[in-house]
Amino acid sequence: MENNERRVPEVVIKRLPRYYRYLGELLKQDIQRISSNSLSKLMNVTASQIRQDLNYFGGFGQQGYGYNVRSLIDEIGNILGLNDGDTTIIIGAGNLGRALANHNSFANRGFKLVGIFDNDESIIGAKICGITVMSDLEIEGFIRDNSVDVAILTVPNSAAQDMAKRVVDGGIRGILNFSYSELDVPPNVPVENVHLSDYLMTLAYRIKSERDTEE
Amino acid sequence: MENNERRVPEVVIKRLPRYYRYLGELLKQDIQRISSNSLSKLMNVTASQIRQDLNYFGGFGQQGYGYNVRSLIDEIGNILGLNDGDTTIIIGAGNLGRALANHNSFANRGFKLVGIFDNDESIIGAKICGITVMSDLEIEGFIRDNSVDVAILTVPNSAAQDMAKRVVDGGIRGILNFSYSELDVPPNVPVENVHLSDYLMTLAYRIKSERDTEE
DNA sequence: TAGATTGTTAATCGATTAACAATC
DNA sequence: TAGATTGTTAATCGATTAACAATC
Repeated sequence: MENNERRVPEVVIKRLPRYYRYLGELLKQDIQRISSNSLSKLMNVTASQIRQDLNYFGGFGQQGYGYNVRSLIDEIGNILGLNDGDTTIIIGAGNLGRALANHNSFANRGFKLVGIFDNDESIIGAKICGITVMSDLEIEGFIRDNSVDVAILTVPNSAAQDMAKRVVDGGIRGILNFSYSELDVPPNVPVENVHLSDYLMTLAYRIKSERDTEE
Repeated sequence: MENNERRVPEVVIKRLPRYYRYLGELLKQDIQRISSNSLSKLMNVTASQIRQDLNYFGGFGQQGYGYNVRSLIDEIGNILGLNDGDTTIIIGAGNLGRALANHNSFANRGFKLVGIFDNDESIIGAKICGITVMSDLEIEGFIRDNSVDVAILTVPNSAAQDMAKRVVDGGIRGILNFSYSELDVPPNVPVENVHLSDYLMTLAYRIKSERDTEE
């Protein structure tokens, strides 16, 4: 019952990783099937939304039974492209870059870290997570030679836009941007921004709101 | 023209940090006033949306003139609560915790880091960013004694829920959660989740979509 | 078969955009 | 004053929820 007509809204895509996460938990607990209703209670959303979301991609359930957890998780993984074997490089081997290199959940999602780069002579050559830090001068060539898919940018803001241009020139497919700046790149290169301070700011707002209602 | 009646939608709150960011850039370039129209072009949103968003909080502009950048940025800062002097602690002095401690944009947003905690004896006592790492056993007491507002959780998933409970018991106001798990806390304690692997997953989807349209 | 639960259509709700009178 | 641009109402669009026939 595949339906390729409807365009999938952005909000739906953003919810997929969360489904993936919860289904993974269920699998860990050896739960083999689940109805949209039980899952909705677990995740604190409506059952309707779950069914609607999944039906953008196909009918994965079975009437009277529900969804098979194992096969649903696989389907979502496929939809997200977790089995495409995407490769990543980290640019900027500072604290954050190092933390991300050691972040195992990246590998758990089917991404393969294949390179780490920095422009600091004192860091180049060091090993992080078994990968030797390379000079940033090699980036474009490395991306080209290895068909690298994702560049994770953890460089200072001042360097971010320039670096974005360079990885695009090298032929990168997507960018995960941790810098404060928003990047100007061609429309066919998706950028996912992780503005850490933004989260803290919305949290501050919500704390303030709670304080206000307290009174 | 303040309007306290309308409830502010979540999406609007989430956009405020972005406005704050762009207005900061304008200020750096010594631009003193801006119309919703120019700002909309800069930010790639509609002028209507900007005006609607701002009007949830009051009329900050002036007909025929536009908005004063300096005062608008201050207003948004106030709305978000950046001037409340919120204090933060980081729990988990691993790679990520250390990276965040050194992340200057936190301080730039009016947050004050007042403590770092870990349960690893070999780390306790070390200095990070001029702050001595304390034992996790002291957390509850420290939060209480210092009226700490925000706990930044960078602990392993297995420890996250337990730690969330403990900081809540200590009287924390909000949590910035970097662990994979979603936390179960009382409804008056806001939690902002930063699920790093989720961003990579939606990026994978978008890369895949680009590949598909390429063919 | 009877009960459960999906896939899907229709109804509702909320957010975005358009339009324009108010006004600086 | 005339031109520009806001604040705000109304129109549109899209996302969420409700409902239920299809079916396992």
